[in-house]
This record gives sequence, C-alpha cells and structure tokens, in this order.
Amino acid sequence: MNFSIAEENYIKNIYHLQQQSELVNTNSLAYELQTKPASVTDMLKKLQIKKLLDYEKYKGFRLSTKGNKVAINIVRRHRLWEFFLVTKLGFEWDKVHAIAEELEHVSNQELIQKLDNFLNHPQIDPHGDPIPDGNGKIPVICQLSIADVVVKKKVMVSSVANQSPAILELLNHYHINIGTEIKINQRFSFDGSIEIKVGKYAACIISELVAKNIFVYHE
Amino acid sequence: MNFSIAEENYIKNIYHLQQQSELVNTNSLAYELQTKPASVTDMLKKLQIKKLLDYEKYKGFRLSTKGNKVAINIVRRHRLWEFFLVTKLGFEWDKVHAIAEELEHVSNQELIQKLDNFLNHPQIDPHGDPIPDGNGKIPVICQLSIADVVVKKKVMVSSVANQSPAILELLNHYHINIGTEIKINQRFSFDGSIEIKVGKYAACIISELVAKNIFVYHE
DNA sequence: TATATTTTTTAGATTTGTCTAAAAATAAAT
DNA sequence: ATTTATTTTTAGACAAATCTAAAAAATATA
Repeated sequence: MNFSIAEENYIKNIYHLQQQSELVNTNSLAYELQTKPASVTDMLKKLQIKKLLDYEKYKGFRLSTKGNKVAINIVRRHRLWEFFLVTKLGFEWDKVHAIAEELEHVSNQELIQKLDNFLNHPQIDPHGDPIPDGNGKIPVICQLSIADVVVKKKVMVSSVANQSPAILELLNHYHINIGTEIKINQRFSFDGSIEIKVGKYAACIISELVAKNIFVYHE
Repeated sequence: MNFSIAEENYIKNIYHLQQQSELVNTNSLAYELQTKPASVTDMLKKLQIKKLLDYEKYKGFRLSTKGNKVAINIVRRHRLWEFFLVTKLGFEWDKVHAIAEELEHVSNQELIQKLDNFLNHPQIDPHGDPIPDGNGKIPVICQLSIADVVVKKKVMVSSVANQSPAILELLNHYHINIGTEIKINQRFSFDGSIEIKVGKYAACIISELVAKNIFVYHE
C-alpha cells in the first residue's frame, strides 16, 4: 500500500511521539508537524479509515499494528539515507536530517533493499539511532563511549553524541567520522585523556570530554 | 526558487518535447504526461505567470530562458540519480527510470553537488544521454561503438544502445557494465567479432552485434 | 458543583492540481 | 468559402491538505 507524503509525515511523527508516551494528543502532534490542531484532526480521521490508527474522539490516539509497520519502514528509509549522506557523500550531521526527510518518501522497496546492501547493512545511523532491518526488526544498540572502551581494542565509530559544529571541527581534525576504525592505545589517569590511532594517521591524544562523546560499536 | 513536483514534471516534459520540435502543443504534452489537455492549459498559465514559459493562447508554447535553466537542472538530477542507481546500487537499466523520476524532485543543491562529486562527475548516463554540469552546460557526447574502436585501445563503457533484458543477460555474463574498463585486443574479419579483455577477467570474444551496441567514451 | 480554561473537533473557506463537458479558435476538406 | 474536424481553452466541479473561527467536550479551578 502506498501513502501520500503528508500521510507519511503524520505517521512518522506519531511514531516518534509514541516513544515518549504511549498515547499521543492532537496539540503535541500539531506542534511537531508545525501545523494547526484542526488539520491534525482531519488527517487522523483519514488514517483511522485506512486502519493505521487507533483513535477515539477526544481520547487521544496511537498507531495500530499496521500503522506501526508503516512507520518503522519510513524510519528505516530515513536513517539509511542519513547514513548514506554522511558516509558516502561526506555531509556533516547537522545537514542531513532535512534532506533525508525528502528522500525517505521515495518508497520503492527494491531501492531501499539495494541501498541497504550498498551501505553494508548499517545498524546505527549518524545520530546513534538504530536502523530497522527489512523485516522491521530494530537492532538493540550496543554502543559504548570511547571513554569506556578497554585499551588495545580496535573499534568502529557508530555515532557522536554532541552534534555541534564545535565538536565536528575537532573530529574532522582527528580524521574521525562515522565508520572510522579507531584503536585505543592507552588511557592517561591524570586528566582521563586517551591516546588513539585513527586509520593510518599517527597516534594522537583526545580529551576525556571528546572521548565521552564518541560512540563505537560493541558486541 | 522552488517548484512543486507537478510543475517540475511539466517543465521537464516540455523540455524533452522541445528536443523534437521547437514549439510544443497542448495535446502532445498531455499525452506525454498521461493527463488531459484541459489540465495542461491550466498549468501552462501558472508556468507563464512564473516566467518559465513563452505562451500565447492557441499558438503553442516553449520554455523561456529561465524555464530552460530549471529544466536542465531537473534533467541533471535525474541523470545523476540514474547513474548512481546503476553503477553504485547495481540496478539494471530498465528499472532506474521510474525511481530517478522520484529522486529528481529532491532539489537540494548541495545534495546534487556532493552526489556529482561522489560519482566522479559522470558525463553520460546509463542510457547514453549527456549529464548537464552544475552550470547547466551539456557535454558534447563523444561516444563510439566498440565495433568502431581501434584495436589495442583501452576504453570505458559509457552506455548501451539496446536496453533489452536479453542483452543485459549477456553483458552480465561478460561482466560488462556502465563504467567498466575494456581493452580491445583484436577484430576477426570473418564475422566481425572482437576479442576483448574486461577488467581482470580472461579475454573473451563478443559478436559484432553486441559490439555495435556497447558504447564507450572517446576523446 | 458550578465556572473557567484548555483541548479537540466541526463547519466552512482556500489552494493546488486534476477532471468532464461544453464553447471557442484553428486547421482541413469538400 | 462553407462545412467539418481537430485542437485548445473555458467553466464549473472535485479531492487532498490545509486554514480560521466557532462550537463541543474534557479538564482544572474556585
């Protein structure tokens, strides 16, 4: 089944609000979508008719099982594109959300399948959020801050917590990006700083604050 | 300036019809867009107001200079995505058009710029059509059928003329794709067949018919 | 419990892009 | 040069998604 861009945006935002609280209300969804409560009510009726929503007038609403599947698929597309934009096209994190918001509505199944293959089935997007697989299964995120990784271990960067241009500038300097391989050489007890080796570059030292903000895959 | 998906589809199709004849008429555009002449007339008025079109009632129409620039930009996006889908995601030619038709409407300039970089500024799309550059300049296509390439020369596949599943099957067998490097070893006068070397695979012989359908870059 | 406040929904209008059916302009044919 | 046929445009309607303003329901307050 195919949905309009407007419908998909409603579904996705209901999904996100449900992560906070089971039941969603009209005003918060209107705020999230930058629209008016009256418009939300109109769309809720349409989504209910399409069996995507459990909805009772004045009582709040939640996605149905079917609605949830659709939502997870949209989230999957969004996060795969974000991963693509950062790791392949070299975008920085702050720019990718808006673009992925558009790309996510291209809903060709084969496209997403092949994109997933091309990206080697990433499990975490550049913001550290899990990427649902083709069956809608959401991987349990096994991430660890570099500050907590045991020494001598080789790890791969999965995401960065603080996504400010300030830390971005620093990470570019260290040649650290999503997917970068890092070896933890040693930890200095004086200030918690850590010596790491990034790819083929000479070993360098990062502060504890930086280390705490870099997350890596961890089985 | 930003245009709706409907507007972009009209602009693009007017552009394509103009390659055939200078002036475009309502019926042929309606046919091209799978819509009704009345709808076309409505949209023409809107495009004229936006200065994208030179249009006189009952007299036919053509894109203005501004409209032409917009059209070329859409064509650029479309062809870059097609190239991406074939060379990076491994799609076959017959599948990419419909998907690129959707992707082309994501009109973020930086996205297209970075995609172009990522693809190494391709000049020809998988169908052999030229890809306009960032300034709207359309490269003159220097393509040559393999049947016409001098022997001992190394060339790169730019496009394939006959885009049937039948030739596709054969080319997959030879490991030939868009962007593949091929060396022309020798030509056999008996049947015009040609011995080629594809990448690291053992040399093989292709028929004259196949050779005539494979086009390569040629300075 | 009655009143005030907030939240949600309805009613009716608007915009975009489409349609059908009929009218107007142009082109073709006798 | 009329008539016929084709092409194009208008007029009016419709669906999707939105809006404003007002009514209805739920919640909070006195």
